[in-house]
Amino acid sequence: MNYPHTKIEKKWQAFWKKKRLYEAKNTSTKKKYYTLVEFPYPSGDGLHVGHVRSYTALDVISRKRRFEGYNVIYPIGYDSFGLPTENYAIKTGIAPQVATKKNTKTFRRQLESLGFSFDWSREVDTSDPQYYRWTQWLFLQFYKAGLAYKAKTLINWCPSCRIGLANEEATGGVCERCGSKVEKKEKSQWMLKITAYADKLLKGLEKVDFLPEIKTQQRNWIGRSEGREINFSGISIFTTRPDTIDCVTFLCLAPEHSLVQKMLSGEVRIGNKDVVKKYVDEAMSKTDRVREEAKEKTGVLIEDYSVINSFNGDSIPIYVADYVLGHYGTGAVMGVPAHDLRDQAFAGIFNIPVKDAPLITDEKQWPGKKKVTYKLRDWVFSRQRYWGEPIPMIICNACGFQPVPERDLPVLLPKVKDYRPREDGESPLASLSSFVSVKCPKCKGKAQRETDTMPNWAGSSWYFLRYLDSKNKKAFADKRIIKKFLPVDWYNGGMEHVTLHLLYSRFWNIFLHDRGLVSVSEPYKKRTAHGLILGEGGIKMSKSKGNVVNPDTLVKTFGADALRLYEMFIGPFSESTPWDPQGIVGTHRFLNRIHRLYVATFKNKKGGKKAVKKIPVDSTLISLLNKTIKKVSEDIEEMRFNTAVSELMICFRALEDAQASLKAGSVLSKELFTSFLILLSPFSPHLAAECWELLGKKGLIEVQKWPTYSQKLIKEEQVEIVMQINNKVKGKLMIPSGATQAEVEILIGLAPNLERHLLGTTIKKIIFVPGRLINYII
RNA sequence: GCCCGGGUGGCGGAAUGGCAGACGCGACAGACUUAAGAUCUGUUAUCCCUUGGGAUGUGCGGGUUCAAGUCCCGCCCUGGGCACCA
Repeated sequence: MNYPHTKIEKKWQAFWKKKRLYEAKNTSTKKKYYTLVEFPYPSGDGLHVGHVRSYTALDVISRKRRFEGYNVIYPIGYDSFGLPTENYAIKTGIAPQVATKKNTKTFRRQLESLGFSFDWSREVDTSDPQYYRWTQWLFLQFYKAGLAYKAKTLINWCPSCRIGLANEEATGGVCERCGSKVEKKEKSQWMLKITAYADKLLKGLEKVDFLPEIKTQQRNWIGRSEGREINFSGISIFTTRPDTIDCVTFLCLAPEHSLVQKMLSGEVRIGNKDVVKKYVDEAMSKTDRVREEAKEKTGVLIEDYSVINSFNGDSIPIYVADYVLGHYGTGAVMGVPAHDLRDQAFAGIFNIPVKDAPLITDEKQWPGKKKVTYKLRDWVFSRQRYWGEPIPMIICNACGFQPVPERDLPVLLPKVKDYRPREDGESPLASLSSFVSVKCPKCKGKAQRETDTMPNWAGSSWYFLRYLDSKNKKAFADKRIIKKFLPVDWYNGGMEHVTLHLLYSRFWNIFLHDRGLVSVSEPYKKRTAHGLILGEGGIKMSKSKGNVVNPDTLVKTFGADALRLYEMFIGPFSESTPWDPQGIVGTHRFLNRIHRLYVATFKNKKGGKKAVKKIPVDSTLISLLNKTIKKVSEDIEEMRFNTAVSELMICFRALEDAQASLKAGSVLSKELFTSFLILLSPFSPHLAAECWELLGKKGLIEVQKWPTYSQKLIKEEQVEIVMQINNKVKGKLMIPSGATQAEVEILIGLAPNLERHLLGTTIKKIIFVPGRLINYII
């Protein structure tokens, strides 16, 4: 018989909601704890079992913290601007506002059905004007600080559809919609100067507790390199190896390099302009990725043009090569085939000589000036799309760019008939004269609104701040509340967000801290990452493959508690795992057994009514309970949820067996039953609350204290150790814990079936590991 | 190509340098049942002789160590990211 999970879960969810049990208090005197998960994009597909995995994980941590006496804030919201909803609107004509509302409603219902202890009173939605009003306001702060500027960039352009494409829509250099070859088109775009914060973003990593691989990814992404900028007859190159200056045999320029452009325009004369032009045109049509991935390096020698290495007077030939990227360093490199593998490969193809002179170890002899470069590039902040926050700027022919006055925010996203970008590549907003025509805020003359919108990353760059004060109409969040709750104590999200979202949101927060608007510079104290849940067979879940697992069906059939418990049990939290449709059966059976035991033992035996015999409890059971408390407590902190669940199963099996061995009417010490339930409740809170009620104790389980263990009680009197001969296991024996090597040797001497292995042998060496093994080398 | 992960039974996985395979799924056998299901009990890495034992075994090739899934070196395969997907 299955326990009535639907009834139980609905009952407790309604109870928690009514009691507002999980709302964080701004005025609480308890110590605060801020747990954060990456909020979902409310797609039409509904909640993914991957969301359930990471949201359950931090729900477990949030619930444990409440047992430990913290004022926990665990908020949720929706990151609702983005391409999929816009594409859906283009396809179906359904307004993104309408689709988002519908999808959000579904997500909210699904999240509620899983019993997460979110503080629903702080819910945010990035496409709500009351939210994006402040996203726009924050953009203006960047603008006013000189960190938002316009620059020309290259975008992906489909000449057939006549629209700009996201990289994702242009994979393999082909338009996702029509299959045409994607071209590059120059476009003037708003940029955010994240590079100005490169050093602060690097430095900040030193004081936060992020997983090591996350720090490494961010450090490498920022890519700080110290080196020298060296001049070769007017061509400036950047190198991290100035000590190899005596071994330079060629120079390479990126196709984008200004000197190359001058050569093509005829401003600088070279011998083979046509050949170079053909190469450059081809290179410019490729993406950086394609250029880097090319198996064989390509390039062209520039004829009748060379430079001098002023260090040794060598004459150096110059090539254009697309493995040199225009936006890194100076867009030009020196080639040292003797000391660099890529240069060696290039030299091999073009028969460039290799020169192996001694390295110049004395820094004073190095030419050029010290220079620091970064791989990090400024953030392209414009999209010529509909479904995003309008950038709050006005262009006046007389006054230039003018920010929209703060009192006029939000700049509302207007309704349009056609969501497609225009044929000239502009956002559909550009066709709405009622939106575009405005007065210049400065001269009151005729002016136009900016029609670009912000990228999806904008709203998610500061949502953790808005949660703290989501209804504030006067500021993005009240300073005192920010001070009370920041930093986020524990942030979990996907590895796939580590270099973009995580870096962007750190950048915004550090900027706001510099402006005196938030209390700490680093927003996240600790950051961890979950692995993906894949479809059966390890392939990604997707609608087109038809392997999407719907949480609704699982909640209905097995219950939210069984789903939560299974997702914690499925495998190591940080690693990807395939979904096993049979797996949830195991945790469901486990919960059934728990419910059965508590009902059988406590139903209609209200505490106090009937004298319950005190049953002396076996010391091994007490030891196991203490061990379980220790293991579950530690495993949760280390996110080893799978082994925590396993330990709960082991502990429960022993409890079940011990209770079953008693005479009818007798009950084991209640401490076993209460502690077990508290340990279970972060994972499967509904069933734990229900069973707690059966115990007939006063007070809710939710307000209990997390159980503690005693190391003394864990320690067992006897331990089993292994006897090895030449590293092969020959037998096992029970010894008193803490026995010495001499004592163990005596015990072996007394055990004929062990001692026989040693008869007639010469012992060369004995290795003794206390409590583990004794190894005889004979 | 560059940066960051991962590779252990039929499957998901466990294992402070110290008994490889905990826990769960599946499978097989038994109990209960008129039967099925549910539930409970037992077995379950592979190979070989079959009381009991022996050999092999953690992607591949080397190395360190009394002892390696774990540490070191070199490969192979695979997942995530690469700046306009979120």
